[in-house]
Parts: sequence; structure tokens; C-alpha cells
Amino acid sequence: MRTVDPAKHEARRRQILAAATRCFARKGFGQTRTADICAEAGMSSGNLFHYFESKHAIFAAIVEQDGIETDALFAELSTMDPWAALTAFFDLLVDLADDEYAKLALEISAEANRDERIAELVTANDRTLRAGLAALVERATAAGRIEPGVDADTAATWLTVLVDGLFNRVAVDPSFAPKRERETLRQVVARVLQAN
Amino acid sequence: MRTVDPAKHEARRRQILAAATRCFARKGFGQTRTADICAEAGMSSGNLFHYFESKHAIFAAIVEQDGIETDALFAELSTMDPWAALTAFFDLLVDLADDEYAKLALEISAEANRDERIAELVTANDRTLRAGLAALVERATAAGRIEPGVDADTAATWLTVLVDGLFNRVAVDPSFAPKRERETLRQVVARVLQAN
Amino acid sequence: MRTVDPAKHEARRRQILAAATRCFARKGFGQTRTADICAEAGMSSGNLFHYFESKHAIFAAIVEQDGIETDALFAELSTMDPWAALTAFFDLLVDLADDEYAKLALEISAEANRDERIAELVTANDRTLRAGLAALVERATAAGRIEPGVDADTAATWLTVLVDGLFNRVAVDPSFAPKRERETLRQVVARVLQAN
Amino acid sequence: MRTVDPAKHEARRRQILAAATRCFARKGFGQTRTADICAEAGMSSGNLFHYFESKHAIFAAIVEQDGIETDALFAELSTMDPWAALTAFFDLLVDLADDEYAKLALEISAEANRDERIAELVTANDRTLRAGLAALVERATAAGRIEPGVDADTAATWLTVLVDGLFNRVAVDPSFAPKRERETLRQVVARVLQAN
DNA sequence: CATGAATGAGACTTCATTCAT
DNA sequence: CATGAATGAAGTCTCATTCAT
Repeated sequence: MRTVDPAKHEARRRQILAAATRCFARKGFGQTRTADICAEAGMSSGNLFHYFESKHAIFAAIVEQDGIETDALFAELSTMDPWAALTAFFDLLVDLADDEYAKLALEISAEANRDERIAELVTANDRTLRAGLAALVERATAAGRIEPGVDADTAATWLTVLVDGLFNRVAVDPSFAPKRERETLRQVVARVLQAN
Repeated sequence: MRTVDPAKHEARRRQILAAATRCFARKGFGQTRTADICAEAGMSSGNLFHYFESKHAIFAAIVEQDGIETDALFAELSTMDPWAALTAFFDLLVDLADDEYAKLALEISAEANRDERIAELVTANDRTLRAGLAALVERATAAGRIEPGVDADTAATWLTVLVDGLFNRVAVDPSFAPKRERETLRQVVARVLQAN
Repeated sequence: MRTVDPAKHEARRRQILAAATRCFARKGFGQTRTADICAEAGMSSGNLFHYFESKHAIFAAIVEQDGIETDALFAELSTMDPWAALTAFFDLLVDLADDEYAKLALEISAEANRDERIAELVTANDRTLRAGLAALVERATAAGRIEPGVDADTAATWLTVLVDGLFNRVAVDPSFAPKRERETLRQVVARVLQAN
Repeated sequence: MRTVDPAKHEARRRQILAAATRCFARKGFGQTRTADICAEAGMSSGNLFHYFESKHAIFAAIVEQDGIETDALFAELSTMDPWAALTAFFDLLVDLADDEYAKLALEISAEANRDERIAELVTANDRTLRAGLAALVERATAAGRIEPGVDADTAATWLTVLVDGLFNRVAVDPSFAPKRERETLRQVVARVLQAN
């Protein structure tokens, strides 16, 4: 009576998404062929299109997944002390900012230029991120831990400039090792927000 | 006779480069068709390839040109008071950071992932930029205008994080108006470098 | 499940090769469009390149096939009486030397001038042919059926001059009917080898 | 009053023809670009088309020139003792049969397959050659020097098989050195014609 | 005469997607 | 579900030829 299929189906989708993520990070959206994804996922092309209706849909699903994870992250951070949460956020960033993730982030930004649907998802993700950061900034300001000197939204925006810039740097400059820069990043954030 | 006229030849190349820059900024490298560039430059495809041997070569020439302009900029800035130069640099950035330039910058970073030759040019440009900023930071520190608290190279690297992040923001977030943020950026830079 | 069917794959390749052979014989390598081959094979261009990676590869496969057939032929001839085998060889040549085959042979020789890979295959085929003929000449000499007066390799080489020349004649001179010349060819061969 | 132009014009044409001959021999008709011929002739493309109306016309002129030289050769040979003339003819062949000439001959034959105008010229040249050889064979037979055993036209045809085959061999087999084979060729001819 | 910029048709090949098995 | 053969539109680039200077 119970069909096991839905679970298997979902597993297959995740498998494809994981494979595609690696491919897109390595070669970008345009340069990745569906055949590459098939090979990476160990699957025929006919089967791939059984699970996703197009290459764009795969990319969109990855961006969507990214948004879901951002949501989850801020749900968690919102329960913490605001300054500790901000520190934890940038710490996590350093941990995430390996070559693959950074290059993928770059690809996502670039692809948003060309594909309206991707642009919408990216904008939504971006709003989530800024809203989450703004909330933390507001609470930290109220708690007297920081004195950004500008409204919370503006401060959050400038924090995202650091986020974007960090990923860009990792993607572009192979000599830049984010983990070695962890302390400096903390200091930069502290200075920008005038933390006490 | 001797009707070669290298000036005309150079003018044509610049015309193509300008047209291609617009196209690449609008649609990215991969989505830009050589036919698009031809149309934008008002030129047949055969003639386009008379001046550049491939689409990649056109893109590479644009990146190269960008490096040349960066060189020229820092040559000029190096004659100025270091703090004034830093302020002028970020001011110029704000002026440059329109949609087209920002999107092109994104495309260049993304393309560097896929094309070794582009990656080399981008790395070279990046080195120029960081070296230029490091020199300014060093002189400003010596003059007592700033107290970065880290060595000049590290400080310069974090300034490039701001640069990259700024362009990314412009490209990704249509509600972000760099000219309105000019003052905030000055403040962020001042804080990061602990300017007096 | 396991629906791969290598036999069908091989059949398709042969179908393409047969179609391409007709095209190349008719118009030469350079003048044959891949679209011509597709049309002749009743197949889309996309599918054609599913079986061969380039037009050159198709041509190379034809030349390779020719070598395999030469091998098989001499494997058979080597079991026969040497003089009977030589006679049979030139008889077979006359049967093969129709317009299509002769023109294809010409195209293959010409293409070997331009494509290193083709040149290697042609050289290999040529060596097979000369070695096969030399073996027959040697055995026929030992059996006292012929007195070439030169060593077997030289004699074999001059027999290939006749082979090449015959094909060339068919290709170039529409009034030359090889089947009508069968007897003369036998006589020429007999005289060149001084058959008893 | 006297215009020097016609001579100069003719010299230019010869210069182009010589350059084109080298190019066609090296790369074949299809693979030779007009730009190659221009470079080899030290001339702009505009100028090239001032002297020949098309690439085909250049090739045709080369083939035509070949025919003129064949005519001249047989005009000379016809004044000699017929057997001496036949010997001289094949001797000359050996001298001519270097790589360039042989490959060009191959290209001419191949191109005749595709271009009706070339085919006509080749056929005409071929007729000249066979007629010239047939006349020599006839005279040599009448003089009792040879006993071909077939009519003069047939004998001439088989001599052209040797001619074509020889060129083919030179073009295809780099180890075949025609000058080393001079004596063997004489013997082959003598045997085919049953010379006394 | 000479130059080389300009044209544009068309070639080969790629690749996302569909479909028969 | 799974396979991989099949499709065909579209892209980059080539090259013989023309033309303005």
C-alpha cells in the first residue's frame, strides 16, 4: 500500500543537485553540460530529465536550497545573543568560504544577470540575508553592544558587502586563505559596527 | 600607397571593444553571441574576426584594458597625499559602479573560473590593485593618518574585499544606489583603517 | 534494462560509413558536407556526431576499414598457389576498380597529403599491401613460376605502381573500362614478372 | 608609346602561378587559402584577384600550363628515334617525380573529380599524353624495336598507367626514391613493350 | 597598380531535450 | 524507472571575393 517512491524520488533529486553543484562550481552554469551532470551523478540523461525538467530548473533548485539554508541559519541565530550571533555568522562564513562554495556563489550572481527566474530567487535570498542581519544589528544596537551610526538596514547592507566581497576574494585570489583571515574579519566587522 | 593607417585599425578595435563591453555587461560572456557584438558595432562578422581572432580574445582584450586603466589610475594616485588618494579612489569607485560596469566586473570574475588566460589577466589586475592600495596604506600609516593595525598588504586585501563587495552589491541588488551610499562608504573605509 | 545493444550501434556506424563512402567518392573529402552524409545516411546531424566525433574521424574509419579488408584479402591469398593468388589479386582489382572505388582511392591518397592521421593509416595500408605482394612474389619465384629479376620487395613495389596507376586511370579517364582491359592487365603483370 | 605593362602583367601572373603551385602541392586545392597564395607570392589579396578572377582560375591555369609543357615535350620527342624518345620520356619522368610535382599531380587528378572545367583540361592533357606515347609506340613498333602485342593506343594507355602509378607512389610512399628506381623502371617499360 | 578592410554565406559541431524501448 | 539514441536549432568562425582608397 505505502509507495516507497517519494523518498527514493527525493533522494535521487538530492543526488542530482549535489552532482550539479559540484559541476556548476567547477565550470559555471553555461559551461556545464547536462552530460557532465549525468556523469557526475552516475545517471543517464534521459533519467536526469525525469527528475528535473531542464538545466535551468536544476540551477534554480540549488539557489532555492541556498535560500532555505539561509532561512534556517537565521532562525537559529535569532535565538542567540545578537552580538554572539553576528560573530557566529561571520565565523560560519569563513568555514563555508572554500573554493567550491565561493565559485558557486559567483556563478549564481552572474547567472542572475541573465535569467529572470534566477534573479528573483537571488533577490529573495538576498532580502532574507539582509533582513536577518538587520534584525541582529538592531538587537545588538539596542543592547548597546554596537554603535553602527547608521540605521540597521544600511548597516546590514554593508555587512553583505563584506559577505559578497569575501566570497569574491576567495574565488578570484587563490592566495587568499579565509581561515587565516578569520581574526582580521572579526576585527573589520567590529570596526564597521563600532562594537564595544 | 602605404595606405595601412594603423590609427584607423586601432580605432576599429576600440569600437569593437566598446560594443562588446556593452554586450558582455548585458548578457554575460556565454550568452553574448558574436552576432550581437557585430550588430552593436555595426559590422559584419567577417570583419569582426579581422580584428580579433575569437570571442575569447575580445573578452581578454577588455580585461587587459581594465588592467591598463588601473595602472594609470594608481600612477596618478601615487603622486597625491595618501589619504586623499584613498578617498579619491573610493569616490571614483562609486562613480564607476553603475550597473553596466558592475555586471561586467561580475562576468569577468566568473569567466576567470573557466578560462585560464582570463584568470591570468584577472590575477595580474588584482595584484596591481592590491599593490597600489598597499602603497597608499603604507604611506598613510607612515604619515599618521590611519592606524590599520595590520600590515599594509592585509589592509589592502580587505579594502579589495570592499571593492569587490560593492560591485557585487550593485550587480545583485537593484535597490542599492551607490551614489547615495557614498558617505557611508567613506565612513566604512575610515573605520576599517581607523583614520584619524 | 541493459538496453545497450552494441550490435545496433555497430550497424549504425557501418550505415554511416557506407553513406560517407558514397559521398566522399562523389565529391571528395573537402567538398562533402556533413549535411550530405546525414542526408545520405538518413540521419540528423546530431545523431551523426553521436557515432563519430568529426568528419575526419569518419574518413579515417573508412581508410582503416580498407586496411582491414586488405589484411583479410591477403590472409586468404596466402593459402593459395602464389601465381594463382597474384592472378586472383589483379582480377579482383579489375572487379573493384569501378568509378566509385577508384575515385575514393584517389581522395584517400590526396587527403593523406594534408592529414597526418590519414597519412599514417595510408602508409600502414600500403605496407600491408606491399608486404602481401612481396610474399606472393617470393613464393612464386621460389616455385619457378616467375623470374622478376629484382628482389621481391622491389617487384612488389612495381606491382603497386600498377595498382595505383590502374585506379588513377579509372578515375581520370572515363573511356577506360577496366573490365575490357582485364586480359591486357594479366599480360602486363606476366611480362613485368616474367612469368613462364 | 610602348607600354611595358603586358610583360609586367605576364610576369606577375607567372609569379602567382609559381607561388600557387607550391601551395597547392603542399596543402591541396581545398586546403590552400587565397591568403596562403598571397603570402607566398608576397602580394595582397586585392592584387591577386586583379590577375586571376578566382582561385579556380589559378588552378586551371596551372593545369593548362602543364598541358602546354606536355605538348612541347612531345613536339621535341617526335623528332627523335622512337625508342630513344620513349626512354628519354621515362627518364624525364624520374627527374620530375619529386615530392612537390607528384603531390600536385595527385591534387590535379582529385580536383578533376569535382570541377568540370578542371576535368576537361585534365582530359585534354591526358589525351595529348596518350596520343604522344601512341605515336612513339607505333613508330618503335614499325621500326621493329618493340613488340607490344597490342595496338598502339592500348600500349600507350598502359604506359600512362605506369606514369600515374609512379607519381602516386612518390606521393604516397616517402621511402620510394624514384631516382634509385630509374633502372628498374627502364626494365619494366622494356618488358611491357617487349623491347628487343 | 596595389592595399587590406569589408562582406556574408555557409561550414562543422555542440548540446539541451525528447522519445522509443 | 532507466537507458542512450535521436533531434535540430543555433553558435562560432572561415574564406573567397569585392571595393573604397
